Amino acid sequence: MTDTRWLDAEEQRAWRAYLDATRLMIRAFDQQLQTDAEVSFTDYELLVKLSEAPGRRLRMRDLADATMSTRSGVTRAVTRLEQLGWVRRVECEDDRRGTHAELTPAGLAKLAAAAPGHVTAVREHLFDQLTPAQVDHLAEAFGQVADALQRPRAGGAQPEPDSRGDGHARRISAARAG
Amino acid sequence: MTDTRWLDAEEQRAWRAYLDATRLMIRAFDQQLQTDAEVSFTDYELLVKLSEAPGRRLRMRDLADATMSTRSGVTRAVTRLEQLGWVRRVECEDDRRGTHAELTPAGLAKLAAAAPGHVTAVREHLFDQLTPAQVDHLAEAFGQVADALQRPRAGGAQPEPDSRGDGHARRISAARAG
DNA sequence: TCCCAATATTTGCGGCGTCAACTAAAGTCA
DNA sequence: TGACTTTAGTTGACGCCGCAAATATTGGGA
Repeated sequence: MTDTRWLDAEEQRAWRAYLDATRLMIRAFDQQLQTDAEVSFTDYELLVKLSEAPGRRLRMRDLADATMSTRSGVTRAVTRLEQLGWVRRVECEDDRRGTHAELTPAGLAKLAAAAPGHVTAVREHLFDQLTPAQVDHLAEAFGQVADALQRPRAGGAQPEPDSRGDGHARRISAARAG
Repeated sequence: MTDTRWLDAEEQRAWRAYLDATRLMIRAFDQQLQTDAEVSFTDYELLVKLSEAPGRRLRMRDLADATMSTRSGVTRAVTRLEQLGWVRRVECEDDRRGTHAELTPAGLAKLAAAAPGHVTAVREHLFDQLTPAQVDHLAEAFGQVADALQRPRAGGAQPEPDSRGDGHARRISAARAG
């Protein structure tokens, strides 16, 4: 183990600004959605992902990948949303282990009702503060960061033997493009 | 209410990349700290803020402001850390309502032990993915976003009369500079 | 000094998230 | 086909968080 490379002044500044802004934004969006539409930010995003999927349905695992969440997190979220009538579970035809989460008409209506206020808040707190060039920079930078985190790290520490070979990364990329 | 200004393609790209990267990073940092040092990310940051404060102590409210958290959140966090022996509560001399949270030597030691691994992870997942120019852009952009969120919005909706006049904004700025 | 609005902190309640363990169903291979 | 591994989804235990209400002080007039 070599000596730690500490953050320099500019990195510190970036890191703290990022963390501060993120906490403030997430809380602001959560509150806005909660008070104006009675949905949590997490649930809202889950509804968005379903609304964009073909047939407005997604397998639980794909929903987890699409929302950058965990399987258990999605299980609980879908249970919540199912009880609210905004999502329903549909068994897989070809794989008896699988379950689809499908957006109901009520769920779509809820999403349509919540979207304008949410987008307005995102614009107000984030995009109205940035120039178009800054938006480009942001997309580029975080695209790189997200990709690196989804890819089994190259010269990394000491994880499994090597690659995983299955369709995991491919599935995630497909979801992120959607 | 005017029509909603939806996000254009580039804004969508930026927004999703940001959210995805953020979720993945936060989870990665939480796991790293938890497994390597048995501290949560939140608690780690709280310890950092205390370590940087004069006398290694901060009033609860200032700790809340510094961590972009809520008062109740800080109360619970400090209770946790107090039980672990890393922080202790000290009553205010001049204001009997007030309580200081003070980092103990054990807390400082824990922080020193956890820091290298954490900084290494932050570097790996974030800064190693970015050019110095991107780091500058990021600091600038999120600095603007965080400032806007901390400032009572100018032409905003219908909040309190106008300014608040007290030392709130000043206190936050001081903390963010530290 | 007495009354009342503001501030500091805590706590009851409930939402939401993760990990690890568990069940069920595929897939693999001899 | 039978044994073993992998994958999908769920759940139990537990931790963290925030709001709103409660408690204790403070500060500012009347």
